[in-house]
Amino acid sequence: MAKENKGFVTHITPRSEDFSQWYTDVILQSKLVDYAPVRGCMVLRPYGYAIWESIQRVLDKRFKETGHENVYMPLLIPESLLLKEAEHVEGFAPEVAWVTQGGNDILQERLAVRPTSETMFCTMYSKWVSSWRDLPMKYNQWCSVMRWEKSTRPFLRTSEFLWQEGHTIHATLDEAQAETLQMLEIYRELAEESLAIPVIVGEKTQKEKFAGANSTYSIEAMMQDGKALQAGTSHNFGTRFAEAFDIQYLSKDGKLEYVSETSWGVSTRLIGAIIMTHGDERGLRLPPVIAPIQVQIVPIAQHKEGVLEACEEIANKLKSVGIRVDIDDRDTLSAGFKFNDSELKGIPLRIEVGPRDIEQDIITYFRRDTLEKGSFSKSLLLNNVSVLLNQIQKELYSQALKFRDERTADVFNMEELNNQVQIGFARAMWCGDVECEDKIKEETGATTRNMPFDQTPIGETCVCCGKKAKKLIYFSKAY
RNA sequence: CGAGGUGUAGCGCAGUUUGGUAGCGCGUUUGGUUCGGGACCAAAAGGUCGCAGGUUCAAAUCCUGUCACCUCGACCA
Repeated sequence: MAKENKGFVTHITPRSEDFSQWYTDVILQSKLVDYAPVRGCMVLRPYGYAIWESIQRVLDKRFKETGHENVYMPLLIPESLLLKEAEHVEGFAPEVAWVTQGGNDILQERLAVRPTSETMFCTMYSKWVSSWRDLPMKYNQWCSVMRWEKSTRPFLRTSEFLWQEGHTIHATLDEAQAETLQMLEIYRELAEESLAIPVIVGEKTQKEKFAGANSTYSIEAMMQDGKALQAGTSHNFGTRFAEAFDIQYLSKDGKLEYVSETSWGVSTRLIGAIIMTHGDERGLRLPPVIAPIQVQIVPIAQHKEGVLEACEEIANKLKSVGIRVDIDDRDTLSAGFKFNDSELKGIPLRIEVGPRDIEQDIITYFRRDTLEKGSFSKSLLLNNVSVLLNQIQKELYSQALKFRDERTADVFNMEELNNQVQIGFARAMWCGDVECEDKIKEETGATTRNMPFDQTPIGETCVCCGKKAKKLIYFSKAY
């Protein structure tokens, strides 16, 4: 049942006029989040948190199917642990928040509010592993982390954010690499099949990789302003952390060996990706797989006899097959208001139930993805709603894919690259030197996204320096 | 952290130039009439004007300081 008061519903700034303002209008008015009294922090409201729960539901199932277990590590990390892996420290030190006092006493050693938990997992793994029989260990945790960012935006970059972080250790480098790619694939599947967001899957450059990783892989999505959003990452650490934290085991042939380690994570940033991929002038558009409410039933003239009862009957039928349905039975609100409200909230399918429908024994529906209204015989309810929800899921994906493809182009020189990254993604050949990466960033504002797994070359020479190219790579402006 | 902007009722704002009773719209509450694309009428509640100093008979308004937020740049899931 809808429980909210009316609240205010006002004008949403058009995307074309000011994309940033549109984003802010949508997230606040659809009641996903609100600003918190703490700098850079957001409050996830029930509707926003429900989307996160949907994402958790889908991912957690896949994690468990692939042999992972959930654990929980402490929020506070002693400074000495954080200092153990040099590159890792250097990467995270500037954005760590510190606890220096307990009660009235100054602490002997200050404690970091975790920015990520590699060091904590490593510390524990070093205690828990002694034999090859203990391996692999594949743990994940759902938690929040804190990074003291200079500038923040709800979902995209906040001081504290919710995420999952998987940390695994393996006997061999090959096993760790297989794990890294398997989790990346699960992220791709989540993005494309559940969130209806097409992603570029590939490897990050050395410059853009995670602090302390041997290699980092990512999924990259295009937002409606043509900028990229890194939507998930998976890292292979090789034995670097194992050496720093002394995580060793006795192998089958009795030798002391270092473990190979991975980590991988996605965050509530994914919700930002959903909004900026699918949203339109009326508000959110949520993919049915993760929409907290899949079908919104709006009673028309709900005071009239039989209307609410008819709504209940339809809702119960849909619930019986696991469809998430809600009846907006707030009285004193007009049907028109409720229509706009359900569209603002991005509910994929709306069913309008009024005296006419009841009399004619039909279901009148409205699709959020195409804004089409239609009707069918009530006897077809269960079948047709399922079909419609599937169609909406696919339609959102294909709209997003079409948009991305239209805004992606192959470029062969700096001028073309510069022009292309103003509107979207540029595919280019690259020599592999960080100097070219830096120069391109300097001159165009674009950074490398990733090197896709399909490395079919589109040319011979580096887009920047003209020397022999080594890699096909994506450039774009990024969040 | 550099540049610019904004803080007045739950939300959006006016009032500040020229100091003099705290305003408007939306929302909220109560009652009634409505109900197929953002309903209407009537009554009501709600504010130490971001915070701290100062000037003045008198400060939302002038001065000083400070905090927060927003936008744009440098760093990041």
